[in-house]
Amino acid sequence: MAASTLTEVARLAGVSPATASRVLNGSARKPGPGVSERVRQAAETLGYIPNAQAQALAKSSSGLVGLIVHDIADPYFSAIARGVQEVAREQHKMVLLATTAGTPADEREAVAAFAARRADAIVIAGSRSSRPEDEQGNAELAAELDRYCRNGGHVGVVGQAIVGAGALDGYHLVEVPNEQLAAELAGKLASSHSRDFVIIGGPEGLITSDDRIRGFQSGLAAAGRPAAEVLRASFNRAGGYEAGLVLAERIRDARKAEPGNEGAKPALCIFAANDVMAIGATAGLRSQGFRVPRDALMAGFDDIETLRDFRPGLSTVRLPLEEIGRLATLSTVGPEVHGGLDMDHDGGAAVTGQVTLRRSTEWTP
Amino acid sequence: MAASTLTEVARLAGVSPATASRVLNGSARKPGPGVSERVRQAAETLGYIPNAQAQALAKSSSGLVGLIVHDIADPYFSAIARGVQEVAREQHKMVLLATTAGTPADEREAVAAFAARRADAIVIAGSRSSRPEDEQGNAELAAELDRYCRNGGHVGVVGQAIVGAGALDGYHLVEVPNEQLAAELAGKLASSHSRDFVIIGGPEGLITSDDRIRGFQSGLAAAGRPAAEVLRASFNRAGGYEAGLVLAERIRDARKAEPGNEGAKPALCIFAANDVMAIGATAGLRSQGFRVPRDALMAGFDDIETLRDFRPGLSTVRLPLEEIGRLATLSTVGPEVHGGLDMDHDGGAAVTGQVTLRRSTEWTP
DNA sequence: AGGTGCTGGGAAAGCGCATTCCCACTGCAT
DNA sequence: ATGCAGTGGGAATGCGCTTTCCCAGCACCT
Repeated sequence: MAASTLTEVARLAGVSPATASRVLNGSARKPGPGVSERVRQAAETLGYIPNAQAQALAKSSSGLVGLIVHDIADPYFSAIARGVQEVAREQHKMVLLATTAGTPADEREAVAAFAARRADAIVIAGSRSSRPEDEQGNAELAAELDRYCRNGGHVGVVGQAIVGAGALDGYHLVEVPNEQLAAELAGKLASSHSRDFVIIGGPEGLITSDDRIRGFQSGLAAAGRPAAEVLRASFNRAGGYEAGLVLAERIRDARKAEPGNEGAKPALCIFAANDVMAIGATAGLRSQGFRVPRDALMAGFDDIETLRDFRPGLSTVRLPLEEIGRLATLSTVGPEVHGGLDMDHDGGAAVTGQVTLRRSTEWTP
Repeated sequence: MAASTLTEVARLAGVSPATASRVLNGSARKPGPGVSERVRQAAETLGYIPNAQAQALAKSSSGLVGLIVHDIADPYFSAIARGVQEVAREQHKMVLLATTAGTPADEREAVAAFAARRADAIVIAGSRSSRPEDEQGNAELAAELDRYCRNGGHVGVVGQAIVGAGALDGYHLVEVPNEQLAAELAGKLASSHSRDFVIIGGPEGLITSDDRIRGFQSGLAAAGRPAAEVLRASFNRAGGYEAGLVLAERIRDARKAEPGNEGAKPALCIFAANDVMAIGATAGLRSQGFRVPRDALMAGFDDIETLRDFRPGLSTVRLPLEEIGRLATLSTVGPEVHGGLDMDHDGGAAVTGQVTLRRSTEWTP
């Protein structure tokens, strides 16, 4: 990694390093045109590339933004990542990626690594957990983040506030009305169907999942429906698949108990707490010979890009994922830059979603 | 970004900065247990986080690996990114992300940015272009990469060598037998179908696309079939969709010309140069009322994870994308680390794919 | 006892750059 | 002619850390 240095350029141009620095890396003071030209020429012939590390060290700002996701190959996260990347690019920053599978310990580590690199901002995209066994990990994560903020860092959080984090400025929240939207979805489904509802959720304590479940339940209640049973599984396709198998079993049993009912309306309307789980559940049902919406209705959440080509069209709640990534990143760069954005006083922002009904919840006899 | 420094820790522990450095950041020399404990204690109470920038500056190795993709939200790239991320993590490095939409100018810029950050390695995942209008851009990209390599950097390239790059060591290629696999796919399809073949390719000059097209054609030739017509579109879902519309028109015309033929076998077997194009093409056909495989057969390439839940099951060539990302990254970290891997003398590697036939190319009357 | 080889620790020199301070020089008013 | 602000450039310092070099102390040998 031995590239030519500013000093070498300066020497070749016959000027001092200070002058070379001034002309090459935008300073307030502009040296005279003759000198500038010589320096630029020298830099060109030497193939000079400024050492960003040294620059960062000297002016203590790294031009880095850290992004924490559970899994970069998950469409939900990669959509957000795209948004983050876009803004970073606009701001002439680079994004530093960390994937953590959602474990607080890994996230703490990632934050520490970002802090070590003196990242200007950190965006946390994954859902936080409030499980008791994660309490310790969460506390440590929160402490690490607090420290990072106290040292002047900015963190953009997607969805919900960090559990246990102090009320520092430095935290910027992009609010996602998960609960409200889930309630709305439940309301719409309840108004057009008289089925039993079942919810496939992530592990208990995963906040995004819990919010959506709570919202869905309250939506059902508002429609005068009994609370839905909640199946727990991991918050990804595999979890959905397993839950799908369980539900397939259940449908089979119901059919057996009522043999005359084969052609009847599907008995179940399933709400999965995110789209990839819904997709997994659909696959699980399918593996047992059951189809959506023929044998069960299905709805998800997020409207990931994958859904565009998923059959049957999956009812879901559309979230502007890319925009969420953009906003989370923008919120960290200081209020001066985001003109006319929907930012609240904290420099946080809120997005809105949209219930989107498709064929997976339509039953035509 | 003012965190506590090594010097402060050292002072608190009553030792010299040198000693503090030795105990906190793994050095060859291990200070005595008493001193170590004091230093560690001091670091703990101060919440010391080493400044990675300064470390990088001092030992000129940044612990960064740069990753260049066209679009992080594309399943192909995000799968590779996952592999890169995994290895980076194992090696205690961090991933620096850049998305470029495939334009050589952007990629040059990304390489320069990585070089500025003194990234230990750069992984280029996107396909290179050999179009005449990109020639200038490619040359500049190659120059930038050459310079990076000459300065001691390592670059891992997925798929095909960089056009115009020097024969420096520092380049490590993960070979993907696109051509051969496409030929194999063509052979299998030709042996079971007597349809006309059509190819949906990316823009002319996109090397991955061209390789696959060439391979498919030669596979057809080997099976005694005439060369397939090639439709050009952008190398993503949108491109596939457009091509799908064009082909729908064509099918419609053919049907009109031969009215009695409605229930006949589909006239076309379509090979799209990657899965997302195939998905797009399927959607395009569908929008015009045509189904796969009823009205046209369809095959893709890559076997992206999305296909798992795509109906009809898409015939494709399975590529170990995550592994490709892993290998590309591993190949850059020096031969000592990868024990027992399939590496060639250059520290490059080769992967193999597998033709995977699914329902999209089955026609049952 | 005097020398030898080791050990654990500190002092100091950078790594490449930004930036503050300082100096020489200019053009102008006094 | 003398003083002044203003300008274009250089010297020097420091960002936080690693690492080489050096030194004091010790156990060991002849």
